[in-house]
Amino acid sequence: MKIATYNVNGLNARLPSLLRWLQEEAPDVACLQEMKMIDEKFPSLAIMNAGYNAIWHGQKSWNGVAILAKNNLELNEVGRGLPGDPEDLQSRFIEARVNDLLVGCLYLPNGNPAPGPKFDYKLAWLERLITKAKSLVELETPVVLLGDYNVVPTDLDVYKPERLTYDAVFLPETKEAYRRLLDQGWTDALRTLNPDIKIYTFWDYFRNSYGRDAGIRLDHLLLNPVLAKRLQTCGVDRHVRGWEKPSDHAPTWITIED
DNA sequence: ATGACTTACCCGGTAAGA
Repeated sequence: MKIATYNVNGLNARLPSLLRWLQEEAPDVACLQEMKMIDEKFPSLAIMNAGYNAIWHGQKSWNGVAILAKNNLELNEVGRGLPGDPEDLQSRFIEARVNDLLVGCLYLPNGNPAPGPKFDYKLAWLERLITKAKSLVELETPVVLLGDYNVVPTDLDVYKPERLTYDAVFLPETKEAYRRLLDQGWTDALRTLNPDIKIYTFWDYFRNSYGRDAGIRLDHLLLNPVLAKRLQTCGVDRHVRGWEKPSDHAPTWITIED
């Protein structure tokens, strides 16, 4: 089974690329972030015609997450919205059961500029995620928490670490909170299978970043111990970043033993 | 540290992304 995450940066603008990618790479499960559209605008017909069922949690202009699963799989929503703050109306989390697999799709706040209220919101959101994740990590059910974490975990995850010194994705508080999340027992799939190499999932639109391979790793798939035992392979569909009108993120995926 | 692109909004300048 192939499980992917893809920050589309606007699903309206990205629908042709998404459909092409689904056709060519055929993930069994695809989690989307930054759809930037209200629920009523979700292209459910095109997704269905591509062979996928879907659940989605949209919002006007910003954010928005969805879980797609091939139509031979059972897809049932478990919940939407991250618990812990009833005032938080941003659409950044959706959770589903795909057959026996529990899937949490997330779009963590970027947090820039830091310091400031946006960074405070990011750190608070991370703490809420840590609380949520604690209830999932030790389940006997396989669980994957995946999406755009807006966290660059280490120097190995950025083309030039000094360029991120003041960036919310790389500040010590951000990395420390992410480390506490991993320490619950989650496996960072891409880093575990590739302990020593630079891997990027995002290339800025500015300054020909993709052409220079000036990337960073922001999109992660975290597996609980039950699922980590079944991890087989992983990859980043970097070539998708080179298509016409690309998202600034590339699809990132794992395969697991059935 | 910012913003050389890109998107969405409401209709061309602003806000947001990372």
